[in-house]
Amino acid sequence: MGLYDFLNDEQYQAVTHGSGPLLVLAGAGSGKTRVITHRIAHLIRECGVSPYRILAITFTNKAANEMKERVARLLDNEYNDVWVSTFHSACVRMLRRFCSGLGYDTNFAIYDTDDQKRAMKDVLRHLNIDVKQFPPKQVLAVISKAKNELIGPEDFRSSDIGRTCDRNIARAYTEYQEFLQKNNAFDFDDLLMKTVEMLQTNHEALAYYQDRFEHILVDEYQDTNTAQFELVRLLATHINRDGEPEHNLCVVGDDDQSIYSFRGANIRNILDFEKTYPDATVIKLEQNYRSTKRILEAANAVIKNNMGRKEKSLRTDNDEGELVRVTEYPSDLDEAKEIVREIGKQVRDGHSTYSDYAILYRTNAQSRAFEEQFVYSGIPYRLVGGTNFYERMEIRDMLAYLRVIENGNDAVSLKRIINVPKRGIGDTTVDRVDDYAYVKDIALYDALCNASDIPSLGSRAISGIRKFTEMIDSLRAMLSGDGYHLPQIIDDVLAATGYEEDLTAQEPEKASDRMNNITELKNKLAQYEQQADQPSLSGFLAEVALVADIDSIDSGSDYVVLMTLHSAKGLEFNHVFISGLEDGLFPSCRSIESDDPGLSEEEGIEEERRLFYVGITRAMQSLMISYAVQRMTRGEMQFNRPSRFLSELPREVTKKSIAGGSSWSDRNSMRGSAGRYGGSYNSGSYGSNSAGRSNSYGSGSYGNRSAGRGGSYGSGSYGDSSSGRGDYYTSGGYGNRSAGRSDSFGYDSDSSSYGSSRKPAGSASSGNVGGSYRSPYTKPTTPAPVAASASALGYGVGDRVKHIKFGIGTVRSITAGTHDYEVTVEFAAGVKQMLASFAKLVKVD
DNA sequence: ACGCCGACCGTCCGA
DNA sequence: CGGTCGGCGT
Repeated sequence: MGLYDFLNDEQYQAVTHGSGPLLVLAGAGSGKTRVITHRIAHLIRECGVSPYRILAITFTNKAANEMKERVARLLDNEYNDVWVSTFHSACVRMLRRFCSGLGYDTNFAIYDTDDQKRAMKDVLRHLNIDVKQFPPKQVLAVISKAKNELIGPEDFRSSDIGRTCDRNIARAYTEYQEFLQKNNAFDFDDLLMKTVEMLQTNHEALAYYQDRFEHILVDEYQDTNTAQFELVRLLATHINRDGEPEHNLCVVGDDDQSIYSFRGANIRNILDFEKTYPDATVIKLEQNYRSTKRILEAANAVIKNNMGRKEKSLRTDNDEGELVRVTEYPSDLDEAKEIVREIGKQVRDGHSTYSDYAILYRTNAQSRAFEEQFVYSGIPYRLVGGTNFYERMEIRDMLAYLRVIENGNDAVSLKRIINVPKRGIGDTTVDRVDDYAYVKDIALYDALCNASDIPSLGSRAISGIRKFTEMIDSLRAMLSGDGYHLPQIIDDVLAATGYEEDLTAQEPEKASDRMNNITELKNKLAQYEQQADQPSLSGFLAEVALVADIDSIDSGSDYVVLMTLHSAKGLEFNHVFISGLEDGLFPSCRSIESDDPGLSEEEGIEEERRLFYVGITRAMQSLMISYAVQRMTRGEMQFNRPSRFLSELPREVTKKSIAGGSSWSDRNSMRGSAGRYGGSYNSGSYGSNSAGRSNSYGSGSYGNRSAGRGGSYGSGSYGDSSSGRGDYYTSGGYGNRSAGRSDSFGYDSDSSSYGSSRKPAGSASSGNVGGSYRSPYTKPTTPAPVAASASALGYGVGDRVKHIKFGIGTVRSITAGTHDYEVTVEFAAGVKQMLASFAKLVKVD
C-alpha cells in the first residue's frame, strides 16, 4: 500500500507540493490531517528531508500526538524526531534555550489565568490603583489583546489599543511585565510575544531555527493571531542548498472555522496569506468524507450567510442520510432529560454505542443540566472542559510547592502556599514582607530569608518564616540529590508540610478524594519522568501548564462526550446534539450587542455562525439541534427567542418538532413560577436594535400571544425572514407559554441580567487614582502618607524621632533607595537602619 | 491570626 | 444559583 493510494487529486497535489509557500484551504472533513501527515511522510521519504528539520504546529496536544502517531505509522516507525507541537510548547522549548538574553532563567514558570489575576492584584496594589475601578481581569484582557498584537509596554501608549485606554492601564502593563520578569515567569501570551521578541533581537537564535527548520507546517491556520503569524513568518525562511532563501511554509486551515477571534486570532492571516506570500500555491479541498449529504447541505446553507469568506462549497459522495432534527423543548431541564433519554434509547436499540454521541453547547454552564441527567440515568459520560484536574485546589497547592522549589522567584506560588497548611504566617505578615521586598527591590523569597531584618515583624512571625524557608530549602536540596526520582517530591512535600493531616482535619469527607488526586499527580509525574527525554521538574511544570482538557479524551472507552462547540473543533462523532440554539445564548448576547469596539456587530454574529458551522460539521451520520423556551441562567429564569440561525437551515433537510417535555403539573408549576421572574426577557433590546435590519422578529412573530393551549404557534415562529419560509408550527401547542411574554413582562432595556457594569476597562474614567506620577512608595497595608521627598518625611538629619519599638533616637543619615529612603537612626538600643515608610518615625521636639 | 458571614458579582469561548 | 472576597468579630 503506497503513500498516495487514498488521496484525491487535490490532496495529492498538496502532499507532493515542492518548495515554496502553500496554502491549503481545507473544508470541514476534507482530510486535512491526512494531507499534513502524508506530506510530512512524503518530505521525509521522497524528498530526503531530515525529520529533524521539520516543524509541524497543531492547535492542541491531542492533535499533536495524533499527528505524531500517524506519521510514525506511515513511516513504519522509522522516524520519530519530527518536531510536532503546539505553538505554546514550541515557544517554551525555544525560550528554554535562548531566554537568558531576555533576562530570564531557564526554569521559568508559566502563569495561567488565576496566577495572572493574583499577579495583577499585587501590581495594582503597589501602583495604588483602585481594583474597583480597574478590575484585574479587565486590565489583563486589555494587556492580553496588546500582547497578541505584539505591542509591548513601551509601545502601548501610542498604540491603537493604548490610546483609547486610561493611562493607568499602561502603568499597570509596564509594572506587570516587570513583576513577571522578577518572578521569572511568563504568562500564556508572553510565551508567544517574548519568543518573537527573542527571535527579533537575538540573531543567533533566529539563525539557528531558520537553519534548522527547512519545512514548517501549520494546522488550523485560521486561528492564528498576529503574534503566531509573526512567529511563523520569522521562522519560515530557510536558505536552500543553492544559497537561495525559501519559504517552505505549508499552512492548512478553513476560514469558515475561525472561531477564536476573542483571543486575538486574526482571520486575515489566512485570507491574506497570498498577499504575504505572492508566490503561494493555493489548493482547495472541497470533498467531504465525513458527513451525510443532508448534514453537509445544512452546513453549507448556514455558512453562506457570512460575507467576506473564501468562496467554497463542500460536496460529498456519502449517503443522503437522515433529516436534521430541530426540536423545541419547554425548558433546559426537558432538553437535557430528553436528549439523554434519546441517547439511552438509541444505544439500547443496539445500533450505536455511547462513544458515538457528543452533546455540544455554547457555554460550559450548560453542561450541568446534562450531567445531572447522566448521573440519574447511569449512562457513562465524560465532560470535557470546565474545571480541569489541574485547577483543583489540592493540585494547585501541590504544584505551587513544586513551583516554589523549582523557582524561588515565583512570588505568586509562594504566596499561595506560605500559609497552607496554616503555620502562623498570616496576611499581615506576608504583606509586610512583600512591602519590604518591593522597597528593597528583591525577591519575596529572599526577603523571607532575611526576615529578621524586617523591623515591622514580630518574633513569632520571624520564627514561623524561618521554619518555612528552611523547609523549602531542604526540599530543594533533596530534589537536587543524586538518584532522586521526581515523583518522590510529592511524598516529601506531604511529609514536610503535613498537608494530608491538615486536609483530613479541615474537611474529613473530601480528604480522601483530594488525596487520590494528589496520588494521581504523583502518577503523572512518574509517567512524565519515564517518557521525557530529559526529565526535570520545570519540564513537568511546563507540560502541566500547557495541557488542555481536550488532550485527555481517548477514543477507546465507551462514553458520551459533553463539551463546548469550541472544544469540538477538529473532532467528529457519528451522532451530534447541538443544544441551546437560542438568541442571546447562541448567538451569544455579547456578539449580538457587540460592546467590543474592535468588532462590529456583524463580525460578532459571523463568528457565532462559524461556530454553528463547526458544530454542524462534527456530525457524521445524524445531527440533532435543540432549543428551550425557558432556561435557568444565574438562578434566574430567562425566556429567549429561538436562535436566528435556525431559520438558515434549509427546510428540505430538516425536520422540526416540539417536544412535550415534562408532566402537566411540572409545566404548570413552571409556568406559574415564570411570573415571579419578572423582566428577564433579556433579548428585548434586540428587537429594537434589529428593527432596521431584518423583519424577522417583529411583533406578532410569536403568534397568538395570549392564545390558550393548543393555539397556533403562529406562522414564522422563528425566522419568517427574507427566505420566506415559515409556518412550521401548525399544531402542537406549547401555546400559552407566551404568557410570560406579554407586555407586562417588559422589555427592560437596561436588562440587569447581563451585567450593566460591563464597561470596558479602557473606558473607565481615570478617577481618583492619585496624581499622574507613580508615588515612589505607598505602604499598602496602611493608608499612611507617602514619603515622597526628604522634606515630606517630616524630619531630617540630626532630628530626634520616635519609633514605635525602639523609642526615641537621633537621625544620623537619610539616603535614597530604589523606592524609598533608608534612614539611619541612633537609638538607645543601638544604631538601626530602616526604611522610612516602614519605620513610621515621628519627629519629636 | 483566623474563621465566619454577608455582599457582591459574574460568566461566554480557551492555550 | 454558586463561588469569591472583604469586613468584622473573636
